[in-house]
Amino acid sequence: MIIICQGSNVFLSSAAVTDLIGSGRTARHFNLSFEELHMEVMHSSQQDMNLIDILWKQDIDLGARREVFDYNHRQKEHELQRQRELEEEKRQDLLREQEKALLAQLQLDEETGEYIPCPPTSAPLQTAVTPLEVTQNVSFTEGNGETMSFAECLQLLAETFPVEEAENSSVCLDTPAVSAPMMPPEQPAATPAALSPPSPPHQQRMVPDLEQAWMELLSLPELQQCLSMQMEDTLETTTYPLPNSSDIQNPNYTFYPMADLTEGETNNVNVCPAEFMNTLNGSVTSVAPADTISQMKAAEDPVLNTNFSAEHFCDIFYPNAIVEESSGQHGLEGNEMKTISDTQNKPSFTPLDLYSLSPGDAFEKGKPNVMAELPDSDSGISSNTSPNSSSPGKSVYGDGSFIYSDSDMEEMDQNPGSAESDYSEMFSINFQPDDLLPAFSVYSITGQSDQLEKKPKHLKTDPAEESGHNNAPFTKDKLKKRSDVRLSRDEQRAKALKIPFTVSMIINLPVDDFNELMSKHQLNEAQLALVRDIRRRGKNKVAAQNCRKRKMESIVGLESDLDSLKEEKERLLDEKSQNAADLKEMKQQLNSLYLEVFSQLRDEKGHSYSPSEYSLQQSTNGSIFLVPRVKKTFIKSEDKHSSP
DNA sequence: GATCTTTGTCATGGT
DNA sequence: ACACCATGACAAAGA
Repeated sequence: MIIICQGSNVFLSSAAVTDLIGSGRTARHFNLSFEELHMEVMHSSQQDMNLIDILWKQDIDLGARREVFDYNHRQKEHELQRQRELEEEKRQDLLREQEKALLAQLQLDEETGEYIPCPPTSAPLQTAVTPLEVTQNVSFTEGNGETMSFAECLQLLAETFPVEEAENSSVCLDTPAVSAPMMPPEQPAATPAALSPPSPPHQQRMVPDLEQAWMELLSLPELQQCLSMQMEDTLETTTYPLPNSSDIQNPNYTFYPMADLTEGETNNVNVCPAEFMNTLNGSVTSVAPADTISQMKAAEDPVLNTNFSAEHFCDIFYPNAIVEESSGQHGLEGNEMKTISDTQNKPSFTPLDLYSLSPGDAFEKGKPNVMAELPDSDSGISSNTSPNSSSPGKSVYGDGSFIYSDSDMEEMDQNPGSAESDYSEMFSINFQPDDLLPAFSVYSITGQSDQLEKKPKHLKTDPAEESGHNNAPFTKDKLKKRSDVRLSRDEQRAKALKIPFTVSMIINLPVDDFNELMSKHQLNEAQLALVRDIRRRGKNKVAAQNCRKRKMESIVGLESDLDSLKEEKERLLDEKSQNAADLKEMKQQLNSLYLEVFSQLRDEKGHSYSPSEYSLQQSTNGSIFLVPRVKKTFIKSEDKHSSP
């Protein structure tokens, strides 16, 4: 109930009236005439309107769009959304039909219960497709006909393959030459699955087959090439090409494994296979026994050192899976977090490895030494010297020995021809700051789930986009440009001061982990100040976004309240007019009844009483008296004269 | 060029 | 005391 007090006046708001009505009482119970009630309702509505209008204006000042409050606008949006849902449904129906068609080409193996290809499978194209179809024999029959997410398919693949392998199913990928090199890098050199008892057998059998099926599934030439190269690597060295200690100690060595991704397909070789393997491991992990996982972690398997990147890679190809896992594996997150922080100080995983996940580093492979000091030089379009690197004034940022003030950055920002614009554009295309988060999401973070869920949609980078020549996607990202610029500023600052963590980490790590991270690295004053600034800004940015969101929701809520109040008012007005009509009718009936009673009254002589001279009055005990009107008016007039 | 919108940031107060 | 959050106010950039 809302009661608005103004001076000595007390107004019941419409809601208050609603409460009164809702409680079964009417205005008559409160000695309120309808007119009075109406006036108050009108008045209070006006009050509400004024208040809401003030709020409205405030929020319009703050950027709230008027159409947000427009009911018609929202209705249109709702219809659009429904249309989209219909389209999605149609699409899924189509997919289901395709699945049925696929199944029709398969034959049910009565022994294994698996679907195997029909006998005439001579066409090479068919054989290439067969493993995929076979591996999905379960997944296509499950899920109630719903199309399954890629992560679910993978999980089913993982669950399906060990059985097939154990039974020597004819449909399994019968390429030992493939299986051996496909072994995860953490396994002993060239150890066939049957010869490596210490490793989890589940994983050993599954991964190679999964991998190939996955390769078929994706049919990505890059991935295939990537895999084949890894096979060669593994056959030759039988070790995963992790950076060795000499590489790390080499100042020219770049700790940016992902950097190769942007430099052409062939460069994927250095990174893709291992992470691909880990990607598969990641999917296996989701179905592997928990103790297996813990054993893997406890053994400090080399793969742990690459899990970080691997998950990132996994995230690229399994955005949904990561989202699901991130929501469903909180128990693991803590372990991961500790694992990461533990591994940070290990020789094979220097702090710079973490930093390597920062977007700018993807372009720094060519000049690893210089880049850390030239935050703007990674254009992503050309490998030539960046505009910034040609600017002597900018190179001083790499000093790392002075305080990097905001004004410095503003100076940089205000130079339209400077590298900042290139930098921001580059970020729009390749350096989505959100791209950092998937990698980060592996070992964090609670409380930022909404942010994390938004990430995967930015992960699919068009090859044309990556080339930096496509303008269309860039225009799509224009809205994000500013945030990119801002993040890139922080990235630049962090880079300039050689801060060994990503901005995402700085912002999103829980305070304990953040402090632990800080304590593990010897940061100077400037670095500490910058890190805390970045964290404060990042958190405040999110807070501001939440605040605005809440404000909008509150405005929308108030608007709906207003709508319902208006409806209530309409209803009350209708009820009021109805009651007035009823009252009028009752009065007429009462009058006619009164006259009828009067007409039947007779005095001692049998004469009727005149209604103008007499009236009927009821006493408190229920008896009725016939009172002469003259006397009554006389008394009343006497009262009137005496009362003042 | 004026105006509006969006977004990031700072200051401040509350928890 | 400190970290975090919420929010008003302001500024910058884009539409």
